[in-house]
Amino acid sequence: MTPAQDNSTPLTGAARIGDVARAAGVSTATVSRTLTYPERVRAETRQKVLDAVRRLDYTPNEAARVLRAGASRMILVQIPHRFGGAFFPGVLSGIDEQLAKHGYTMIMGSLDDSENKARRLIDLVFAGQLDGIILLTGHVPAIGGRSMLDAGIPIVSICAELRDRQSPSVLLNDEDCAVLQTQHLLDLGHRRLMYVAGIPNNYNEVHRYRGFCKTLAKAGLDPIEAPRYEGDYTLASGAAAARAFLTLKPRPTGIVCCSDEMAIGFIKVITDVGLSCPRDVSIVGFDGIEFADYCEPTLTTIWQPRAELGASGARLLIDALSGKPIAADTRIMHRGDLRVRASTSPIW
Amino acid sequence: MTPAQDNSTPLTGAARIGDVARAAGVSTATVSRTLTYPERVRAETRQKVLDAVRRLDYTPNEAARVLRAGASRMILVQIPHRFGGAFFPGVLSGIDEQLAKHGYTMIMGSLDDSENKARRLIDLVFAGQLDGIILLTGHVPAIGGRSMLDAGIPIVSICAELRDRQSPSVLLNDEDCAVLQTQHLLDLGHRRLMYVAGIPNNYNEVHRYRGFCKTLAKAGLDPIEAPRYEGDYTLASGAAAARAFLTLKPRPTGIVCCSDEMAIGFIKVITDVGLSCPRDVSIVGFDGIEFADYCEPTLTTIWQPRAELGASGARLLIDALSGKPIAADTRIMHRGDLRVRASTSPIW
DNA sequence: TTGTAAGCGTTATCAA
DNA sequence: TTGATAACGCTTACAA
Repeated sequence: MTPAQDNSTPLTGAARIGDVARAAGVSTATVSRTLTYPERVRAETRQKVLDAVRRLDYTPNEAARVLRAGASRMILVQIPHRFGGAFFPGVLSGIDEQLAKHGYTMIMGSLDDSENKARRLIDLVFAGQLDGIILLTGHVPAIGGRSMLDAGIPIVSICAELRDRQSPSVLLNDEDCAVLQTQHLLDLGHRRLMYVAGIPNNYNEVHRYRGFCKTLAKAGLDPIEAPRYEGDYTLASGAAAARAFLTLKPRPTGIVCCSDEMAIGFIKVITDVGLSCPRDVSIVGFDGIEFADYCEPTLTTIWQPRAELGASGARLLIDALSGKPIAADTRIMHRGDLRVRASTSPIW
Repeated sequence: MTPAQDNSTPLTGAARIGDVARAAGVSTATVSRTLTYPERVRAETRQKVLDAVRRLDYTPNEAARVLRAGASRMILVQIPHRFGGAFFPGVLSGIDEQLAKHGYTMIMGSLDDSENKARRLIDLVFAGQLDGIILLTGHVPAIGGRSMLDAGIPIVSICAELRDRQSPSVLLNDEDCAVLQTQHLLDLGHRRLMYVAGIPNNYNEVHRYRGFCKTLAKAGLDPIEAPRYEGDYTLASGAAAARAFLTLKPRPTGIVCCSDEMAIGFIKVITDVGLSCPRDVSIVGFDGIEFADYCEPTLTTIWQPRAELGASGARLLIDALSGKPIAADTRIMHRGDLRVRASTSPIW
């Protein structure tokens, strides 16, 4: 008998539970118990097992565990294309941190919108390989009539609401935030406002536009007369909005944007043609991305608690997975703040 | 016998392979074959099976498949903290698109650096739940002496090289790119240059600084005399670099930055104190992020083929997983281009 | 071409 | 407290 008796490990690959059992002189059941419910095993036995585990560098096979336990501890996080943008990474960090803390792993969906990927993800969902879904978009993948929603696993939405169905959601008070944006410009004396929208029919979009219109109406202005440009949150669409703006007569003096990127793209274009922000045009962004503090001028914007939005969504899902009853109409609201910087000023 | 005979599906959850077999009047083996090797089954039988599959909405259980087949088709992509930045999402898109095309799913590591998460990921790797690893960072998670590198699954690095070990890598010609940056400033007549570094000892960093020094030396300038500020790629560290710059006498007139974010942060600070870019200082960035075209002034920078870098890395890994022999010293080089914009100009 | 049956590695039930 | 053993749902020799 050699001092170092590693011979119990088969040459082919990693140690299995049987190897550990043999090395520790116990049954596989005891090994499993030691690892899952240490308190149900006598301290002495436990020590033997743990020693063997360490000696053999044993890690339980996850597939077998999932198969037997019926839970994978994997969560799908479905994000829109806007991923490239500066907003979502913050939300994802919040989600990821919470999930990791509770032993879950995140799988990201929809970096692009390829059918391949959607199909694979739907398969994984129906294959029982995913325990839950977090949606950061109202658009839910469905192929051949099979929608992720029908897999019967818990779903939580963040910054979005499903169209046809209810699901617990974490939301920003978008409407109030748009009121803050709009009122800020009105307070500075602006009367001709323009609205640079995000993607139409988005949850965010609908609520923000409502806030914009409401605030104008309250000030005795007709929202219908306020020019509205349909952007898609990107720098490029903000630039396009600005080019549309330049053709308007008379030109608005205050711009409400649905993302910081659009605001920055907007500023770039008007600056290039010799206009000045905020001298000629005041602009309010939305999101509070880091660049907002580094562009010229710095951006007045609505700051969103990105990590918090993600974290509460993740916690909600984890609760649901732990069997806690979560009503489908649960709504957790977070608040955005107006942060006044240099891109807005009183009208001349 | 009712026309719609769904009774074969048990009340408890989803259909299993046995249900399909029963519904189609064949054995489970035939169902499995039909799904995996359709050509090995008689067309007529195949049709019966596929009909049953559709009728029962059957999706094979992934855990069972993984357990049996020994491959999960899941890939871990390990990214640095710099994730929040604008550079990585482009690389990730490239990776994700390729992986999806080949039926692989991406799991993202290290959004933050929590020990929880690292532990879970290392477990998954050793638990055989991950088929391969793509590293976008030289830093490989290891806890308690157990490193991901030792799990015996294929690893590919992108924009990085491992410290202690070789692995196939996809790289940018960083040194050449730094030469382009530096030479561009020299060509414009700048003689006092400053170098704003990324995180020290990074693969990128080492090569870029080498290119910087080499180019100065070739022009008869002493690299040692060029101020060097150690940043971390972020906007904030670019701003800090600028504050350091402001204390220098005489001040450099040309700045070589290792990221666009740092360049933009730098410009912000010097603009705020009344200096002008490029009139007083010329600045070259690195990465070619989208914001580089929207800041003021637009940024002269090195454009990196982000999606391509990701895609080749993914393809390399997929090849390795398909059993293709990939030498550990494989190096796939991509080229960055100098894109001249408005942040650099001839010295007065 | 199809069916039978033996695993894949774990966990949970039941008995000892 | 521990051990034997039957699942979990699928794939794949091997046999028919």
